[in-house]
Amino acid sequence: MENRDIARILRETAHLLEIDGAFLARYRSYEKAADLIDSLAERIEDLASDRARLTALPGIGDRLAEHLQEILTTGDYSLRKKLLEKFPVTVFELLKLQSLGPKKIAMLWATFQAGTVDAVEKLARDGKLRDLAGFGEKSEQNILKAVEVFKRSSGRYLLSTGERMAEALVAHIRAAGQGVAEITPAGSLRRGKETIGDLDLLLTLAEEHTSQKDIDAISEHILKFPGIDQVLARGGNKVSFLLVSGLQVDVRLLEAKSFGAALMYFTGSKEHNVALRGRALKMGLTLNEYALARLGTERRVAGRTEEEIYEKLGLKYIAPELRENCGEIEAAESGVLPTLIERKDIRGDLQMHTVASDGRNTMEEMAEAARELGHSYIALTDHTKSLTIANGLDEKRTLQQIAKIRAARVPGIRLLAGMEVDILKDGKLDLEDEVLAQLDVVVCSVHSHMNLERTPMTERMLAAIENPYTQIIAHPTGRLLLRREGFDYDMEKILAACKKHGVAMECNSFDDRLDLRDAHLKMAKERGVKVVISTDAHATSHLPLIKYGVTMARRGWLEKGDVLNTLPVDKFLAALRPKPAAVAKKTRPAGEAIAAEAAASASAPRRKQKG
DNA sequence: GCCGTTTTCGGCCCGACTGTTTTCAGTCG
Repeated sequence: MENRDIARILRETAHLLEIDGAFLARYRSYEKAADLIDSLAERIEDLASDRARLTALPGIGDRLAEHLQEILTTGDYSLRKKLLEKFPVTVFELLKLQSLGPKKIAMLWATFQAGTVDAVEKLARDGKLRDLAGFGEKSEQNILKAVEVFKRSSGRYLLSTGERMAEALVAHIRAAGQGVAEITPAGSLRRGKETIGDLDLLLTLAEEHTSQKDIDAISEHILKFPGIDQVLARGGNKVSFLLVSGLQVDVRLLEAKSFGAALMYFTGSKEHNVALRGRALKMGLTLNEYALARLGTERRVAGRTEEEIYEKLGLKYIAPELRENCGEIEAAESGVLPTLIERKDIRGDLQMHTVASDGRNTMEEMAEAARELGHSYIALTDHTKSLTIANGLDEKRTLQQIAKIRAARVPGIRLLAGMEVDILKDGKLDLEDEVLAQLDVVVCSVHSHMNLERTPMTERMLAAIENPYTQIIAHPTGRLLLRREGFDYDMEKILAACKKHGVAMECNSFDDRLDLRDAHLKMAKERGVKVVISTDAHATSHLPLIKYGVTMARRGWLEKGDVLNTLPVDKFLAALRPKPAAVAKKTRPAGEAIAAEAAASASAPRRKQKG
């Protein structure tokens, strides 16, 4: 059992307890345990036999250790089961509705036995909710709006969810033995789309293992995958099933000679395929999931690999991330496809949090983990004071943090002093200029007043970009995938301002943000705005998420040269927007002592660092 | 439910906004 599965069970318990009216601290302890387990590098399953090691974890006491051991042996545990006798599992869906929280959900259940989105929607439509204490006509309208958002986004899954599931399935199918020749995910997962609707896996059998008996055996093996909820189809070409999560999986059995054609067909996009088939027809060819062939004679021209099909169509190979029929075929024809950025091009990570604000690890732990990933520099960017919930830093603490970063010594990696500075409602930044001037990297982002109208939101962002200290705008649209739309503002104006002032846009790699999105990244590139790919990690275990940022950047047609953190650290710092020198020299009277201390630490002898 | 003491129990990241009330509960981040 994986940590995230355990975390999910604990988080669900916390929700149920909350709905059940448990006091805050009790359900918070389950949430905290879930957060901890989610961010843990080591597997709970490996610790479980040792009770002392479990209870040594912060936030895990005797009771939770007991729960964990029960979960690991039975897959569930009594507390959650008991709560699920009181409430239907569907209440978790209701929690996803904006404006509905545990208290109101409890009331809906107690009053109407309404525990599903559909039931609540009907009550709102019929005007039955307005008479409940704490509800009114406006609440009904808000609920209906939330239901609409919910229905639009349900049935889709984060790219990371799809990838994890695909990896598990591939490993399971490979374990079937030597009969399996190739097994590859296709579909929107292979194209790196931010969310996926279902999972397509393509499978070929080794030549000596293609009898009906072999096919039956592999199908049987596939259906032993744990977590299958319902088998939808099982034939000679395809095995389809639903996972417990609701995700549909199609495994397609193919002949090796058709693997390339099928991979292309099932990778899509549909629009890309349609355009390719049209192109084939004009060349006297026909393209389907089995082969590229001569029109009429059906003589095969290509099919074993994607590369040979593109070649026979007179095209350079098109990376899956670009296959959206958004100009990639024309570019492949004229040989001007971008050389897409790759994970190995990334040399640093420019947004992460530490225990100073709401991160779970120290700066040294983050640095060591980043170095293990191959980074040669990182910026430590904790939150600023207006984000009180995250224990944001004020000017004084920021100066102390800068001094601490400059004094830190982690061999093989350079630590840059940064902050994720809040952009306030009026576009002002959440730290004094004198303090901003001392940072190596000023990352700015919005965490409040997210529902401003388009005009004031645009003005706010423009004000932030015009601030001479702003260097990077982080998670620029604030969207949360499957949960919250991005801010409403004029992206054209914002990008124009970024270009004018030399401000870089972040491509946030966190799997439920992926912000900027692919289309906006392409816009940024076309307008000459530089991009920084960062994780926004709140724990060392989040640092590998950088790969999703790279995937998004590839979907945005970005090349190495478009992304600042592909540069070595000195060139990276030189490429950032220069901060005003005049103010940087000033010392703020109030913070003088600390500033002096910070300066002293900065000039102290340091171990030679790679960079 | 966990933690750290005050070693037997009290405190637990908290402020803003919304829609409901007419002073506040619930939701959100």
